[in-house]
Amino acid sequence: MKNRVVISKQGCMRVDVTIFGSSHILRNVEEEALEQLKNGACLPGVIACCGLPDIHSGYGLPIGGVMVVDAQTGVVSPGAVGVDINCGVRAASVPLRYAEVQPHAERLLRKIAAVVATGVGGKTRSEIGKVTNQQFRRLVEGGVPALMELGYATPADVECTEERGHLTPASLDNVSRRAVERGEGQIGTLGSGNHFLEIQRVSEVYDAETAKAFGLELDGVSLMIHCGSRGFGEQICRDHIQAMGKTMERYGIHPPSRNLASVPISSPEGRAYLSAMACAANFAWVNRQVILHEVRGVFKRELGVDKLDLIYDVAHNIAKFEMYDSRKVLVHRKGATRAFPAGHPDVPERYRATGQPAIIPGSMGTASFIVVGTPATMKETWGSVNHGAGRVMSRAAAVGEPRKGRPGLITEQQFRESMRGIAYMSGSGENMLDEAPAAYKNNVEVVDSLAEIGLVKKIVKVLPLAVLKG
DNA sequence: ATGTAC
Repeated sequence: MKNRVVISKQGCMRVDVTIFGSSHILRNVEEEALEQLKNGACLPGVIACCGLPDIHSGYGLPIGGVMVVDAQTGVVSPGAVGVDINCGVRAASVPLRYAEVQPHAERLLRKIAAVVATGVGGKTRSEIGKVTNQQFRRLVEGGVPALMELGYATPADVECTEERGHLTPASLDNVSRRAVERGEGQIGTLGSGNHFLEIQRVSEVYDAETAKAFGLELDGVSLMIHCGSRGFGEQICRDHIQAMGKTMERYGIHPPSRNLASVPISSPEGRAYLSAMACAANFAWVNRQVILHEVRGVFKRELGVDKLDLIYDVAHNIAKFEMYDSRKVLVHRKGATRAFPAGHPDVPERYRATGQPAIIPGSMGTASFIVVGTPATMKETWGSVNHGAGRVMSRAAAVGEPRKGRPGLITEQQFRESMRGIAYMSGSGENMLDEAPAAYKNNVEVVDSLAEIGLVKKIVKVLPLAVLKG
């Protein structure tokens, strides 16, 4: 079969595993990522496990992995969601032409960096950072609708966010004090690693009608924000993996890797994780919404533009209950983006005829895509597409390990050349070599490997004008 | 991803 490989059941695997990608991508899949995917196929109640073309090794399940379990008989696994719960991307349209924004790219970038904190441990610069304990609880339990009451979101923002920016049942009672302490000052912060905020030029339109429905046209301008739940989500993930590690044997669950700690979905520990995960998911949606709110302020002050419409906000590290042929399942998406096609009842009204916009960012300096899923996407990948380009080398390999006298594979010069013509800034002051385009796969090849077999329909390609890195 | 090692 074109652009996919099937690994038949073996050992403890309960289902076959499929990995999607061009033959070039498939030839280069890391052994470790493959093992991790096969481990996912061993968990109780699993009914499908697949890898997307951005697959690379992660903690527990690989990044670019989808693990589907039966909602009645299956388990929930924090390692199959990821450390950064509801890491995700939102895209907005800017009502200006590329030529009108380009001369201001540097200045916009500086102004945005002044209001959006970046880097590990970054603390909020938004007024929202001063929320009381009670308001924090309301925000993480209520998500973007609760944030709307504070004036940081519009009804359209709510409508254009996956799950309307509000996952249930979210109770802070299932969240440790430590997680709250870490999260309190981090609403409206970008974080680090591959997180970014980017102003982009629409460089190619594949489907003008759908692009128009998304508020985009050739040589128009878009904005993308990629970040997650910061220390709050990380702490929640760790807390619950630890709790599950102690109790999963009681349920007779012995995952092939401790990093895939899991418990029955309906067990007290499973319900507690899903509730805490919902808090982290809501935190991340609120986080991205606050950042968009702050960026709207910058565009208003600097260019007199006050209408940056949210196109859509997708989660790419999350577990969700969904229906497939009247069967209720829990879909773990780790570095995988939901891409429900036209007609799906969970797609907001305004996108019911086009399909939900799915956002696939590239590495810094390279193309990102907005795509839609198809009926085949529902059947083959459980409504999922890749979440980005995917790494081709570890951060350590890119930067090198001076202590061991090992040089990095990416040079400063190579990095600068790959960023020519793009305004960029690192919030954390790092050299960003580990984020260089050459440390990632070619996003065009990655997306095309799904497009060629009808699992995505490309709508637009965008190129960076200005990038704020975490 | 991450107060970059509980």
